Formats: sequence, structure tokens, C-alpha cells
Amino acid sequence: MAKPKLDRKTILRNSLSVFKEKGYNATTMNDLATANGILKGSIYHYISSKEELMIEVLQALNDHYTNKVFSKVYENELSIEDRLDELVSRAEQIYTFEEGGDFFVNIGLETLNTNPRFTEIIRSFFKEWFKALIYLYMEKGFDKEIAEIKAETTVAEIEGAVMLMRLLKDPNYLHRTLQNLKHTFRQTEHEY
Amino acid sequence: MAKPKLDRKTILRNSLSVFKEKGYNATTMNDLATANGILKGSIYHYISSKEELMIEVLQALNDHYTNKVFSKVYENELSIEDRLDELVSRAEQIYTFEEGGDFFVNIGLETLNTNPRFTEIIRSFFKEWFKALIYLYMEKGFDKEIAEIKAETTVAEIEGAVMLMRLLKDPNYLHRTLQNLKHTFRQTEHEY
Amino acid sequence: MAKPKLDRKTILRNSLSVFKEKGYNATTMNDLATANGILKGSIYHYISSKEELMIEVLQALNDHYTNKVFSKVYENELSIEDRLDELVSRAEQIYTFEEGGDFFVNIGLETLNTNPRFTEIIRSFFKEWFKALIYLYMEKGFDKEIAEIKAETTVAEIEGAVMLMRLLKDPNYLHRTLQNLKHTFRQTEHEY
Amino acid sequence: MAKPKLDRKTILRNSLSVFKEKGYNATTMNDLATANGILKGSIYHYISSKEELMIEVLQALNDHYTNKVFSKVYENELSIEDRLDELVSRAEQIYTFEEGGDFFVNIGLETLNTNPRFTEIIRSFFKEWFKALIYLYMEKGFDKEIAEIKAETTVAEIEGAVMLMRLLKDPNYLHRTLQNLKHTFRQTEHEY
DNA sequence: AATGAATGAGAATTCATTCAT
DNA sequence: AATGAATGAATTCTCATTCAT
Repeated sequence: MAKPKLDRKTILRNSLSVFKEKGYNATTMNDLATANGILKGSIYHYISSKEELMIEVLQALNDHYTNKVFSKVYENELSIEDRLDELVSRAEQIYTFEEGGDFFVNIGLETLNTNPRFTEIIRSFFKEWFKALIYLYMEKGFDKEIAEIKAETTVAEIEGAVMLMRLLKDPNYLHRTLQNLKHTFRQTEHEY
Repeated sequence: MAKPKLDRKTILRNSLSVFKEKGYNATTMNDLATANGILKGSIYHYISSKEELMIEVLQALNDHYTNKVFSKVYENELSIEDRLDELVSRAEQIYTFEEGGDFFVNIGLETLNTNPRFTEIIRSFFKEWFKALIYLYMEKGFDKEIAEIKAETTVAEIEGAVMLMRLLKDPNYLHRTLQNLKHTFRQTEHEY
Repeated sequence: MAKPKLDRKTILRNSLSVFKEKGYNATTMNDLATANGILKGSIYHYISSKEELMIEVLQALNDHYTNKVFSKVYENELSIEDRLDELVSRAEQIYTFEEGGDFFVNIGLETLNTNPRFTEIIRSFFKEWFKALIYLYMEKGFDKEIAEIKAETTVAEIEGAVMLMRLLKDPNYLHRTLQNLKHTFRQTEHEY
Repeated sequence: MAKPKLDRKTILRNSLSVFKEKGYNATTMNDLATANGILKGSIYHYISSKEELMIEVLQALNDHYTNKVFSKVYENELSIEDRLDELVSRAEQIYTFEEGGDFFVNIGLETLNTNPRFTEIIRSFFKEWFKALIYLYMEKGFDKEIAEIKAETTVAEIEGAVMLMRLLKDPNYLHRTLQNLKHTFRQTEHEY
């Protein structure tokens, strides 16, 4: 046998893909091994347990969003509106094409009462997202309190739309929601 | 020993409560039996399998919402606004107090790729909900197309808020979202 | 199928017999189930884990020795010499016929650095044995300090003989050792 | 990278040390490799299997005792008493400092019914030990039969004491036993 | 020689389901 | 109906061993 030498990133990506499709409990170690092109027993060369693997996946995703997506919001090169657009586009791209951007919600809800370690990471993801949106809305001129509510509503809307998109197999839900968000954001100033 | 014979409704309610807390896969037949005050072996006197039980639970819930909640929307005794209020209040009550009103979403997402029979019922639930909202928005004067979008957005917002409420353990998300919805609904006419 | 309804004692006896033959690590749950006339999956109706089963076995044995064997030593109906004889005969009977009376030693040594919970029970067994012998030797007129050394030597000799008996498949080791013990005990007084 | 090539003796010593601590079944090839400063896959350059390794370890130990320890007994340079002292001192040193001199007993008991090849070597070790002691006791003037019994008792006492020492974590057991042995040996003649 | 990776045969344990009483 | 017991398939994880580089 040659040496495909699975690197960490590949393993995490392949595993994410399986977890996305089946959720945590319904995913077997066999599923994960197969997705990585190896046999059940071999996956333990790379990970120590199913739970640890999920935690690594969640952490990697959280890091990615925090450092690569949400962080854009604090860079001054673009206008505020463009930064929201950027954030939204990234979200749409992720949710639509990687089919399962609502991973945090899915896993979060499925394991809410059984795996506090998962929940912790997932909460931190949403807090970072809130922070980014609150920052944007405050830059846009809203009071902190209002900005907070708007941030929460935005996230709720996006997550709700993603969920409907998945359940009802209609990608338009998300697209419409995001369009609406961008539109509203640009308009908002006129109201105040 | 005169154990009160378990009636269908009781079983479904008790089972729903367990499924809500643990999800589908993580719930064992033992959990379900215990929640019904009987032993594992006995539950098969009432149901034929875990899967059928879940289907019955989903169907009962769907029936309840369709016939008791969404149907109110078509009754002309109240004003349109009051009918939305009614719908929203019901939602808040259910989601907040029964802590787990997002049952359809949770189970739907968890079993999306593994149990099409569940998905089917869940989809029909959302379609009924949409229908009710679309009807309301059209009564309010919106075009069909706009009404559809508004209905979807409304559901997405509510479901998103419920998710955040559960994940972040903050019931305010939902309350604020629903307040906002009612408010917007009443105001909308002035814009047009 | 009828209902053989395994009672606790039977399970513990059957399991003891397997553990005696194969030791702790080499015994599989399948071995234990088979010895109890059931299938692997069924044994979990009676026990929660292999480790807990072993603990129960050790505890039952320890209780038996403490309450049924060592306790005889403190009853005044017999002469001291007869009480030692009694203790010794019991030991011989157990070690010889139940082939594996050195269970405590075997399991103790095998799991010394891996299962402190086992070790604890095993230590308590030896302490009770010491206590009984020290009592006898003191009744016989020896100083506490001497009695302690004699007790330890006695146990060491018996256990050593049992080991040799097992390893070398010669039951005479034990018999001779015990004979010698009884003999020496009766003679001792003349020396002092 | 110039790793000092592992010589046979080093491997056997390192492996012995691991087997002593964990026993046969609980020792993994990984434990053995690590103890030898190499990785799991590499150990097969030196040995062919876990079982063969254990056999080599047992054989090396047996050779050592037979040729370096027990053989002293037959050399006429020292008095008989000094030869026993020598034997005993060696025993004490080995058992106490290498903490695990009861290796033959431990492994013997653990694998008695599963690895006859181990048992064979272990039996031969005890036979050599007996032979040496019988020789000593006969030189001392005892009849063959008495000498045999005394030899057996001596070994039983030492092994029993070592076992108690390990289980009860008290090194005094062995020391007292050996002192007693030497003392008795020197005294014995006066009784006859 | 050394190693990293892979393998596959079990190991303990869980659990939905069946069934005799 | 209720139950205790049994079942057997599936699941996670371990580990001795093999092998390409």
C-alpha cells in the first residue's frame, strides 16, 4: 500500500461531511473511517474517540469562522455596508454549497442535553457571530441595545432560513433571507 | 396494582417529552417505558416499534397544530391582527413552557437523511403553518408572492429564535422576536 | 424458553469458577455468559460490567471467609488447638477441592497495578486472616509481637504451598504444609 | 539518529520490567516498544511475537538462576551454612530491589491454563531451586525425604512472603522470613 | 533498522425487539 | 397487560501483527 498519509485537515473535512449528513449519534466510526478511505480500526491512529473527533471538528470550524469570516468585520478597508455584504455572501456560500452550514445548530440541538463539551464550543461560535454583527450595527449608528437586538434577529433569521432550506429542500429560503437582510441594512439609516 | 391503563394520549405525551429532551437516536426504549411508568418489555403492548411511536407522536402533534392552532386563522370571529396575535401567543406559550416546541425542527434535522417518513410529516406541518400565515398576510392586503415571502420569513425568524433560545438558554430571544412580529404586522399597512 | 432464573449466588459461583481458571484479563464476557448458560448480551441483565462482577465476586468470597471461616476462631466452644485445626481443615478443603483457593492471590497479583478496587478487598481479606491467626497465637500464650510474626509466616507458608501446588500440579505440597502447621502449633507450648 | 542498537540483554531486561509491572495479558506491544525506546512497529525487528518474547525472558531468567545462583550451592569453597546464606541473600536482593522477583509465580499463575509453554519453563525453574535446597539440606545431614519437605517448605515460605510483600506493600514480610530461614537452618542440627 | 500506517480479529457494552409466564 | 429474561446485531474501541517506504 502506498501512503496516502491523511493530514489533519483532510480528516476533519471528511468527518465534518459525515457528521453533517447523519448527525452525531447516527454516525458510526465505520462511516467516519470509510469517508476517510480507511478501515474502522485504522481511524484510531488519528483520533482518540468519536467525541474528541467531533470536538476537533467543532473547534476547527469555530476557529475558521472567528478568524476568517467574522474578523473581516473589524477591518476598515471596506465600507460598513460592504462588510455586511461580505459577511452575508460568505454565509450564503457556506450554507448553500457546503450544504450544512447549520452544522452548529444541528449538532448543538441534537446533543444539547448529552454533550456539554460540544455545547460550549457552539455557544462560543454564536457569541462571536453576535459580536461581529453588533459591531456592524453600532458602526452603522445604532445604540448598543438596539444593535444587540438586531444582531440576534439577524442570526435567528439566517439560522431559521437555513433550517427551512434543509428541511424543505428549497435553497431559495436562504437566498431571499440574505437579500432581504442586505437590503434592510442599507435602507435602515433613512428611517432614523 | 390497579395501574391506570395507559391511554394513547398519555403515552404520546410522555413519549414526546422524552424525545424532546434526548432526540430520536439518543432516546432508548427503556427511557420511553420508564417515562410511561412501565418496564421496557411492556411498551410493546402499546406500540409496535420506536419508529412507529415517533411517527404517531409527530402525527398527533401535526394534527393538533393543524386543527387547533392554524385553523383559528380561518375563523372570522376575530380581526386579522387578533388572529395573528392568537397564533403568536400560542406559539410563545408552547415554545416557552413546554421547552422544546422546536420539536419538529430538532427531529427533522436529526433524522433528515435517515428517516424519510419523519421528514414527510414534518414538512406537512411547516406547509400548514405557511398556509396559515400566507392567508393572514393576504387578508392583510399583500400580494400572494409577498405574502409567501413574509410567511417564510416569519417562520424562519420564530424557529431561529427558538433555536437560539435553547442553545443559549435565554428565553428572551423568542419573546423579543414575537413582540417584534406582532408589532410589525400591525404597522405594515401604513407602509403600503 | 423456560426460566432458569439465575440467582445471584449461582452467577457469582459460576463466574468465580471462570475467573479462577483464566484470571481476570483473559476471561471474556463471552466466557462468563457461557458459564452461566446464557449469551453474551444477556449477562448485562445481571451485572453492570466485568469489573463490577469481579468486585462482587471478591466481596462475596471475602464475606464468606470473614463470617464463616475466620469467625470460628473467636468462638469458645472448642479448644484453641481444635480451632486452629478447624481453620486449617477448612483451608485445605477449600484450596484442594475448589481448586483455586488462592484466588485472592492470583487476582491480587495480576491486577495489582491496574485495579486498586480489587486490591483493597483482597487486602482486607488478608488482614482478617491475620487477625484470626494472631488471636489464636495470643490465646496460645505468645506475645503480640511474636503472634504477629507467626501469623504472617503461617499465611505465607499456606499461600506459598498453594501456589506450588497449582504450578507444579502436586496437591501434596499443601497437605504437608498444613499437617506441619497443626503439628507445630500443638508442640509449641513445650518450648516456652 | 545513531540510536545505540538494542542488544538482546537490554531488550530482555526492559521487557521483563514491563511484564513484571503489568503481567502478561495487560502488557501491550506498545508498552514493550516504549520501554525499549522504539516504536511499536519496530519491535518486530527484534522479536517475532509477544509470546516468543515472554518465553525468551523466562528462559533467560531461568538460565541466570540455574547457572549463577543455584549453582553456587554445589561449590565447595564455602561452608554449607554460608552457601544457604548466599542463596538467601541473593533471593532477598532480587526480590526486594528488582521489586518483582516473584515473576515466575505471577506469570505462572496468570497464564497457567492458557500458555503451557510458559508453565514448562517456570516449572523447570522451581525444580532447579528445589534441587539446590535439597542438596543443601542433605549436606546438612537430613534424610532425602526430610530434605525434600524442607526444600519445598522453604520455597513455599519465600514465595508466600514475597506475595504478601507485594500485595500488602510491606517489605518486612520477606526480610523476616529470610532471617528466620537462615536462623532455623543453622539451629537445626542441634535438634537432631 | 526504524517507522507510520493499516489491518482485522476480537473485546466490552448497548439496545430494539421477542417471548414464556 | 405486565414483566423479566433472553437475544443478537450493532457499536465503540483495542491490539498484535504486517508492510511499504
